[in-house]
Amino acid sequence: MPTVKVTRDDWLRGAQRALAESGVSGVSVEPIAKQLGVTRGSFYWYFKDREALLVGALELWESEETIGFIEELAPIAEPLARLQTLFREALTGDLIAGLEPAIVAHASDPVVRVVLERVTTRRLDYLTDLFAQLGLDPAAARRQAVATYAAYLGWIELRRAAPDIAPETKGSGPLVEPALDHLLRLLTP
Amino acid sequence: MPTVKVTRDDWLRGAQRALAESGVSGVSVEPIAKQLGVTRGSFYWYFKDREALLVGALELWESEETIGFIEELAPIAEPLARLQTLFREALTGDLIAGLEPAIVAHASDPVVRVVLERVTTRRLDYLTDLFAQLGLDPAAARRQAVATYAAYLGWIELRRAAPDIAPETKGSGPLVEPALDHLLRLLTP
DNA sequence: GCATTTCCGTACGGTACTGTATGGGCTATC
DNA sequence: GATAGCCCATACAGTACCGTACGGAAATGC
Repeated sequence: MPTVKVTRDDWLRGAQRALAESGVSGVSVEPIAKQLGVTRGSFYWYFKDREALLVGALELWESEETIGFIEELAPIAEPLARLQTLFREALTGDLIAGLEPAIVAHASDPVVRVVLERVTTRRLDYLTDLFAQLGLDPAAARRQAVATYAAYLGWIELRRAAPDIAPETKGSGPLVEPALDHLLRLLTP
Repeated sequence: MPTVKVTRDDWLRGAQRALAESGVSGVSVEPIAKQLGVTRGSFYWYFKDREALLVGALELWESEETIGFIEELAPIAEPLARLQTLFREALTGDLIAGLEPAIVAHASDPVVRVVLERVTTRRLDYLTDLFAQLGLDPAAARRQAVATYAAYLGWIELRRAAPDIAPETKGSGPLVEPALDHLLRLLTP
């Protein structure tokens, strides 16, 4: 029996799962330990306390989110194509189904707030810049970015909260393509 | 000292506040009792257990949401005007700042799910009907409704999660009017 | 003005989680 | 094959919440 070791990353992934399913207060050590098949002795070896786990999980999400978000699009030259693939990737990806809605919902938590504001700022700036490259003046580009980002947020919320009610948002269903086309036509100037 | 009594409705409002701030697991009896200035003895007079409080708070939200949502718009004859005032009301209203995002975020909770699916179904149906009245064929109306509702959801999420990052979503700020106009132009066919 | 209903305080046992202290098994290394 | 460092189990307070049982004050009906 190899008795595979539990790593620090395992704890962070477990915390993200718990965060996606049960929110901030669901990130508790004992249940995650049980799910990982160890006791809390392992946890307190890697982390100082429960808050350190939450911060680690959020910052892991932040880094992966921004790295996979922006750097993957760099090779695409055309701004319009960049916007379209950006949206397709963002709206059909897996994103640990529900992590982001859970984070947004707990914006009142001081730990969550600081990470979420960094991510939101970065994304809105990126979108604003993109729409400016498409010819919109700065104010219009900014408003377009806000509207577009709102549509993105709501889309993944809808997909998580009621996939059966709005099957158009399901990542793999047959309805998703025309619905995505429709949304993209609304959002591209 | 009149020592005002605590009503069942007070408990439901307190539960909604707690739900908006801390999610489902934040709806706990003892803290709400402290905030109301009574002990848990009052609670167990009105409610069977904690879950009954959660269900009551959700159903109160559902009824107020649908009543104030649809019936207020009935007197407006023009579909386009109905859509526009609907959106302005929904996006600038107070909505117990954050109740809805919190509910959406906890869609995995079985108690939340049933209420949320009812509300989502009703709203999407209403929007689909509205766009059909504006001349769109059934499939296009449905897609337009999904896109529009996603924009609504994301807008209020954004407004709650990062009002300082996206001041365009603040209900009273000077930036909200042009941003809303922009969004409405994108979403009206 | 008495009895009844309404509403709330108090006290109890139980559960689930937190953080700490401590010790011991495993693995690598030489 | 002894040693050092890594990883985890166990045991022990301490906290916060739940649900129940019971009792009493305060309003209300007649």
